Amino acid sequence: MVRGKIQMKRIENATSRQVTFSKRRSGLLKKAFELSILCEAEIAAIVFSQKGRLYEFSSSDMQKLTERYLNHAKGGEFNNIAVDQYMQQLMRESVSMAKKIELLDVSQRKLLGHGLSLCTCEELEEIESQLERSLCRIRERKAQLLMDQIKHLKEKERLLLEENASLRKKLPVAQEKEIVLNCSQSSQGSDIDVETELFLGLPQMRC
Amino acid sequence: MVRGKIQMKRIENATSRQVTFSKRRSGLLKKAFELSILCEAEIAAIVFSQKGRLYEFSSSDMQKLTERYLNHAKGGEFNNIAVDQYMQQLMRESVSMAKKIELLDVSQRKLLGHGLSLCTCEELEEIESQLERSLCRIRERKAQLLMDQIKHLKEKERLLLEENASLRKKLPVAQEKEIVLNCSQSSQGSDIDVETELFLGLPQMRC
DNA sequence: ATCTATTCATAACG
DNA sequence: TCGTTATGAATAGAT
Repeated sequence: MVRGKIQMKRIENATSRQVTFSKRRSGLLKKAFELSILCEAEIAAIVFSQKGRLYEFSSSDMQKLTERYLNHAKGGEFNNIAVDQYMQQLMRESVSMAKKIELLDVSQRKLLGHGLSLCTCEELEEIESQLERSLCRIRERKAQLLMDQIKHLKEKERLLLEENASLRKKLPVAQEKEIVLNCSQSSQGSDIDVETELFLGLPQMRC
Repeated sequence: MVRGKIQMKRIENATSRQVTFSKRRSGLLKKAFELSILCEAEIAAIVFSQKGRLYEFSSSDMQKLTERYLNHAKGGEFNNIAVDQYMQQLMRESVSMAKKIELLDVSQRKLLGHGLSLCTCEELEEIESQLERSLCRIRERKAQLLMDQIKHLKEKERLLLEENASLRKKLPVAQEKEIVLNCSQSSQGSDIDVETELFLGLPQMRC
């Protein structure tokens, strides 16, 4: 097959399919336009690309044309029905969401300890135990976070100590004594906080 | 103008307009068909002749296609502007309610102690103190309810005692002694539980 | 996007 | 409506 003729089946190559789509689409819409002019026909052409983009031509109002088509093809006015159904759907969803919000709001208020005046004693007990369970979870999680933090800090400490040790080894012997002294001084401010000072007075006053 | 090219305007000669309509119409529908096959596009073409006859092509269900078209084009033009605005209003409300539900859901989950893994330590503290406040309120309310119940029972008791007293007065003197005995026996099971028995052993074991 | 070689569509006519 | 044919239009493939 030389340049020109192609088989009438889906073009497999995505790029050439896209190119062909673009060319033939404009050709189609142009033909539709020409036909509507030359022969005074009413024409609608609707094209959705694979990706869902819309291209259209209509010789007059598209709505009117599709309505006319549907009237011609069937008995009734499908458009209005479709819009109506869509709207009713929206309204149903609206109502159900409003209900859901109401429920969530009430239960939220109860969990926050408001609006309890209508609760029975049993309900109160139920909420109480739920809150206790929640507190447990919260505290567990908090403890977990703190433990993680501690673990992280300890790891950091270990690394720093190792680094210090290796640095100290690399130093000339002459300076070693001085450095060791500095090191032990600086460690007083760190989280290895050992009591090393003498202090007179009440413990609270010390800081 | 030799054979071929024509001006792009209404063909005045009715016969040749009819001929051209017939030819070009089939050409248009064919092109629509080819485009739908080659590029997997969804295409609808509707042609009304001057005399009102309908010719059409659609790559799939025409109703679905026109519906899709109407949904797609809903950015602008519904016949009924009021309906359109109302629908848009509904949709806005829908979106905002959905957001509200989302927020409530998240906060609810946190209050129930779920989905905590994304909370910072500060957030956890915040929730914890909120839960503690809630528990306080719940317990206050529970205490209140219990107190009310107790008050109510005491009142009932008082009324019954009064009634008993007045009934006793109305009785003939002959039966009085017996009745008084019955009365004092039955009162042993009531909530005025006075120590009247001798008991040997540890207090806890008594019941 | 722009350029051709080809195929396709169709105007005019029978 | 159908067939034929000369011609212009559309477009596949390449750049």
